[in-house]
Amino acid sequence: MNPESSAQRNTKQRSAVRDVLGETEGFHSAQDLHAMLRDRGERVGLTTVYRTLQGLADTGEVDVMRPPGGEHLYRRCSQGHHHHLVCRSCGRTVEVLGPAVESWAEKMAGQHGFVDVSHTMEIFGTCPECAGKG
Amino acid sequence: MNPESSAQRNTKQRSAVRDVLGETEGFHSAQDLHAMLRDRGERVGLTTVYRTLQGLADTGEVDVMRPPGGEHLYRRCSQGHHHHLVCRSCGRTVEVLGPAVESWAEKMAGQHGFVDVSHTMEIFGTCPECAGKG
DNA sequence: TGCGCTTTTGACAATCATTGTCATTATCGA
DNA sequence: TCGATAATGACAATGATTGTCAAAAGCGCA
Repeated sequence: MNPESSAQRNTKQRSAVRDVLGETEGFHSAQDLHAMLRDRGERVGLTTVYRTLQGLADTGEVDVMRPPGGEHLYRRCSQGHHHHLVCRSCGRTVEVLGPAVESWAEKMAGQHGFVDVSHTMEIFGTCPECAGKG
Repeated sequence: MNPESSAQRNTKQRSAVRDVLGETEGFHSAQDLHAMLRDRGERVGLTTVYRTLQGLADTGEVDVMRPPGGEHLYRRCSQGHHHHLVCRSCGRTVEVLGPAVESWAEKMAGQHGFVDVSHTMEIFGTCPECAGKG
């Protein structure tokens, strides 16, 4: 009932999830992370992993990407708003900033009277490595 | 085996799906479209609707959007590349062109040596109507 | 126009990520 | 330390999408 309290408790499971995210590169699915945790000997339920990730996504601590493939992918990213350039072959990811895009989106929305604006954007391509091997 | 032949046959089911898409506004899920078709008296299987939509999406005849909600949404749009400004309350959609965004995405990808680049972008907000009612 | 090869269809089952449930457990403030 | 309450986790449920495969069209060709 008290929307301000947001009584987030510090549990070892939550820390565990945060840790794995901090120590891995690139995007991983919830199921991936769950497997990694089990490999580490951490005993965390899959349901908890999902909920923890949702929570972290809500607070902006992790980024979520929903690629055409299907599963949601999570990654610990720099805090500010940014976008991702993803290699569709090897999955390598580069964070890119696009102030121009941000303001463009805002302007477009504004022109049509839309408020409370957010946007999503992903760029897909083939990275130099993979293109070379191709 | 022959990638050029693309022997697309003209079936009444395919036309039916195309027709509904042509006569409705906004985005609709595959299940929506399936229901509409049944209401019209067209007898089209759900599986077929899915496959037809995929085909149309491949040829660029329809646009696909994958909102956080879950279902894929399909819409008959103008042919060229464009993006969507979607009201998250009523679903109203505005097509927006963003040459700046296109070139920005290309440039970013180029800077990192990525090739064969594509991107996705959606803008979400609350439209004037819904904001007024709020 | 009729024939046959091939694609397409469609009912149904299967898949699979994600969410709901709820009794048990752990956390945090007093 | 204690008690209220949020968090956990095993499991079931959900629900969209995809796979399957026999039956039914389309299309090219004679």
